[in-house]
Amino acid sequence: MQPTKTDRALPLALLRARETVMSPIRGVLKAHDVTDQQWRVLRVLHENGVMDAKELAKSACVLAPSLTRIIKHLEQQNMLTRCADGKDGRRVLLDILPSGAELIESVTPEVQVIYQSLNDKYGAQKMSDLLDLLHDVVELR
Amino acid sequence: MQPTKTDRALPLALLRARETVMSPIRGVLKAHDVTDQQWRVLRVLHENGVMDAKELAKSACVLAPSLTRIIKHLEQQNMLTRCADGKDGRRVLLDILPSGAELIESVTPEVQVIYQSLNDKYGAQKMSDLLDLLHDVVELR
DNA sequence: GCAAACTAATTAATATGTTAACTAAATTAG
DNA sequence: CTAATTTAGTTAACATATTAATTAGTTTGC
Repeated sequence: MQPTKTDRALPLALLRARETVMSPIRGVLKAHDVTDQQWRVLRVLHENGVMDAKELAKSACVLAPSLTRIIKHLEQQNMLTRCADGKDGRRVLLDILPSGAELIESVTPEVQVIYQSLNDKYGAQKMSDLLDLLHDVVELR
Repeated sequence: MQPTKTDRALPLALLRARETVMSPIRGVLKAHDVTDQQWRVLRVLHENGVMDAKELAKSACVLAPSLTRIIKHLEQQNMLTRCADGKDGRRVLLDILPSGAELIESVTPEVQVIYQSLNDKYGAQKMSDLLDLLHDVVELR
């Protein structure tokens, strides 16, 4: 049995597309000394407010062990707070701090320029269709 | 300026979709003691025949330093060969070996079952549309 | 021809991915 | 209520991602 041609294999296609999109964004994030995982964690926290570690890990698409390290790092930079849940001693509650919000405020305009350029070149309707199709993939989980 | 909502941000959407698709496949690869990066490298080599390291890295979506280590590992397992290009002493030419091809032969049927199930649940037409849209994203590069 | 600029690959250093093992807390079975 | 099970989070170990620096070979400019 022959494997699917690599350009029609979904995992690789997703990876190649992501690499294309992330490539210019990484430059912006690097200029602000933030990795893209840290950026995802902060954005999700900024959007949702207080979350426990498990929710955050799932939403930001990082694994628990990675999140532990990322939290430690962002905590040292006063980007977020970490405290035990009073009702469930196992859980850790996380919230973004002003420094974290400021980072998002300063990085967002630069990232939006890139998104906008991508949107213009690719087409707004196609982009919307693509996002819908990607959303449906996740729904299969 | 507010950042794009995380469920409409393309990089995260691509990541979440990829995570959904790869999750069951990782189990199969793990059972055969191969990481997904090693799997990508072998598949691309199997599909294209002899390639130099740069082409291979780009096609398999791995960075050059990672590829160096992956090659070292796969070479020790006699999955591929590595030899200097006679015309250009800097280049390294890579080719898959029978052991590597056999690995692909044995893993492919199991992976195809997962792909097929995904295709059935998701819809063949939608899958085709999605792959086309992803291909167009890469074309923007 | 030869030095400067460039290119391919590797090595190094730090951060994250991935799985497994472990700890502590909470839930459930009896 | 207590023991077994489950769950959240951390730690550990190895593999990979990412960027920078390095090495070796090639090409270009003069």
